Amino acid sequence: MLWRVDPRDPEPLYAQIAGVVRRALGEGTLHPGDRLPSGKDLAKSLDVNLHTVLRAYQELRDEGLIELRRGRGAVVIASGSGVSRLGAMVDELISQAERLGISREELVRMINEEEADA
Amino acid sequence: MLWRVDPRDPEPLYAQIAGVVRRALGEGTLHPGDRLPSGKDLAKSLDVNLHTVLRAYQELRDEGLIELRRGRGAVVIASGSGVSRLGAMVDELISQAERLGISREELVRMINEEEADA
DNA sequence: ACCTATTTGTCCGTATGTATG
DNA sequence: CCATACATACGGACAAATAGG
Repeated sequence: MLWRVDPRDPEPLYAQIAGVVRRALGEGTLHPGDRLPSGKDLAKSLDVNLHTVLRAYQELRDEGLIELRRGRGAVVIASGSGVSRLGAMVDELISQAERLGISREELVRMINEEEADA
Repeated sequence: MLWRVDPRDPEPLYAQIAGVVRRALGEGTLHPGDRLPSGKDLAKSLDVNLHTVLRAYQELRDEGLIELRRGRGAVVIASGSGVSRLGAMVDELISQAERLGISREELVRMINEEEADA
């Protein structure tokens, strides 16, 4: 897997780990359906704690890049610029709007009123 | 503060904590500018670990409900900030969609077809 | 300018729970 | 039933930012 992280880098380790996975997705060395190493294995190979890896994985899951399930591991569900990521963003947007008491009609209006290059 | 969580509830403790804060915001017992108890204090009063409280706070921060800064604590964000954050999310979404060659009409359809609960 | 206390951020380790295969 | 793998929670340690004296 030859991934590396640097403990002296001011960027947090979990962010570095998420970064190398994102890069692998972008470069095409990871494809939809591929399984990422188990947290335990990757932690050992990077010489970091299991939690640090799992935190990185959860970040990637929140971004809609991987699916994370107990007993199964982490599976790539989209490329870095995929449509399912857009779906995740739509979900987040809707949740946020609901928290603010903003209806979908208003949300749609916001989108349509946004300038093309904005 | 009289907040309570239940360790036997299947809902994770950090989610319960985030929930009671959200409810306090919704009920108007917390207002923009108000400072939440420090993680240490709330952890003690709820009889949970400090990290559990901080995880709840970070979730609320990710939702745009509070601002979280070292040394200062957790402060309820002004409602206007929440809306402007929503605007930023809309911009991101539009950019991402354009990158994928997805039209705004299609974006709007995605939003309207999303399940109501999210 | 300095020092100290406070508070969140990260990381480690351990234990236990839960879903999957 | 058993092994694997993520999820949650606890605890401890140290770092970094902030606030106040």
